[in-house]
Amino acid sequence: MHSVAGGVALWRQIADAIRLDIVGGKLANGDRLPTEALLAQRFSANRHTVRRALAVLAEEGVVVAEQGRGTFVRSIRRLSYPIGKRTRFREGLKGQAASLTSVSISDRIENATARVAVALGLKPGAKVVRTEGMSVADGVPISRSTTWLSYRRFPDFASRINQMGSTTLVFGSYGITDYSRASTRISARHADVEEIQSLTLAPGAIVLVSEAVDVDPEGEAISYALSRFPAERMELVV
Amino acid sequence: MHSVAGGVALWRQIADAIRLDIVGGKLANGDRLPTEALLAQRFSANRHTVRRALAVLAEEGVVVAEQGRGTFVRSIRRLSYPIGKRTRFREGLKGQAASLTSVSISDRIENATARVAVALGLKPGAKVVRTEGMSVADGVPISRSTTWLSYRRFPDFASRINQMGSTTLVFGSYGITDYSRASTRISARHADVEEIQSLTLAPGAIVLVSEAVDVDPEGEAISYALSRFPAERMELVV
DNA sequence: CATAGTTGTCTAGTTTATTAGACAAATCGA
DNA sequence: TCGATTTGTCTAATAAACTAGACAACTATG
Repeated sequence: MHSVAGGVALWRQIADAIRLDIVGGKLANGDRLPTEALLAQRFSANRHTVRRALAVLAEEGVVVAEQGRGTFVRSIRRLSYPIGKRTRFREGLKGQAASLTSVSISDRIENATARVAVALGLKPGAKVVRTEGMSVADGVPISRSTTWLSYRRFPDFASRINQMGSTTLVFGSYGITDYSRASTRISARHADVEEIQSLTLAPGAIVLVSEAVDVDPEGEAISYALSRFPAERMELVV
Repeated sequence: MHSVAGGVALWRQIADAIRLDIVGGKLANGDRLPTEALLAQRFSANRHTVRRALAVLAEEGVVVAEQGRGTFVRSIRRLSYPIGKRTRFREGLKGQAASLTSVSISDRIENATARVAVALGLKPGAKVVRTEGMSVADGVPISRSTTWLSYRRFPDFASRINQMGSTTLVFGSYGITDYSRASTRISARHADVEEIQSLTLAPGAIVLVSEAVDVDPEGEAISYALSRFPAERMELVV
């Protein structure tokens, strides 16, 4: 009779709550968590259920249990991605991670859906380049993105991004020395199967979804990107 | 063997996925959903499991089933809350809802935590006013927020917000004719128990969390607000 | 009005989630 | 070293989730 639950297992709710205490700053790095008995009391759950939650967190590397001593916070941090008029992914994360690599997973030419066409100011069905990519900071996947661009204007965007790695550089190679963010829509949802795999998330994890349109200095839309960030690893700062 | 699941029941994942198709625009207002048999196939689930997901969506008012005919999208829309330098909650939602009411739930004086103190530029432990509030658009709860302000500067903020209803008005009554947004941090997580109740969410629902600091024209921080928006009803636009 | 297609209901069986209790193993301090 | 505290492991019972199959009820169409 966990009137609260409903399709989400108690152990997962508990794991989420504890993780939140950690990323939210209530529990600092080497802190000892409350004992399993206390946690069980706090969540009105059985100790075994709490143990399952802790096991998940241990597997994620968020906590470490030591028999006889207790369970300890192991470290976790969230990267902050600043969003503004001049949003640059790599620059924005500079200094927050030792390594930051972006890889292009796949690309193809397709016809613009209504949504993509509106965003890019094209006719529905117009040819667009679609590239799938992801970024990894210090070995941890932090974003998974899908980008659409006009095929007419950027016919070989895909091959260039493969070589150069950075969107800013590729735009430069097309003569666009500067560009800016026209709009960003932010929403959130559960990660889907593909995202759970590619971002190495626990099933049921939450992703922040940003839907961004970049424009050149003339105000012409040049790219429409749909990026997914694991909410437990990233936050967006406006 | 739903190797994908993990703490989140299949019926809930299916309900979430279908709801996403609807709010995401893949399914329009009066559209007929695929048959239960097809959905079962698509999600590799039993028809009964799909039926449970549809039952949830029907209870939410998102779909309506009609025996012999099919199941239909009933309507759903997401409000867009624009965030910028001059962010005003009520103005931002103008035109998107027929009615918009904000209520103050409770308030109290407390000592600033480290986080609150930093945000407001106060000494840790300084006296702050804390108010809990929520907003309802067309009868549907769309936000639940906690706001902290310096007690020294706004000693009876609480009673004024109760009378006036709008933050902008209360600031005006303190002689602050204009104010602007210094920063907004956006993250996402599962709704907690209190939020599920106050926002009338389904258990396991996702909330967008915005952490905002407003400043007066002199650049002095005047308020620190932590707002939670149901991700299924709201999106944030930068 | 017969038929194909769709949602609604019922029974039954398996797997997963949760609770419950007992005890072992490790740690720490008196 | 003893005893209290804490995590680790095992068994067992109940509730919720999921699958399976069959058939009823309703709708639209030719």
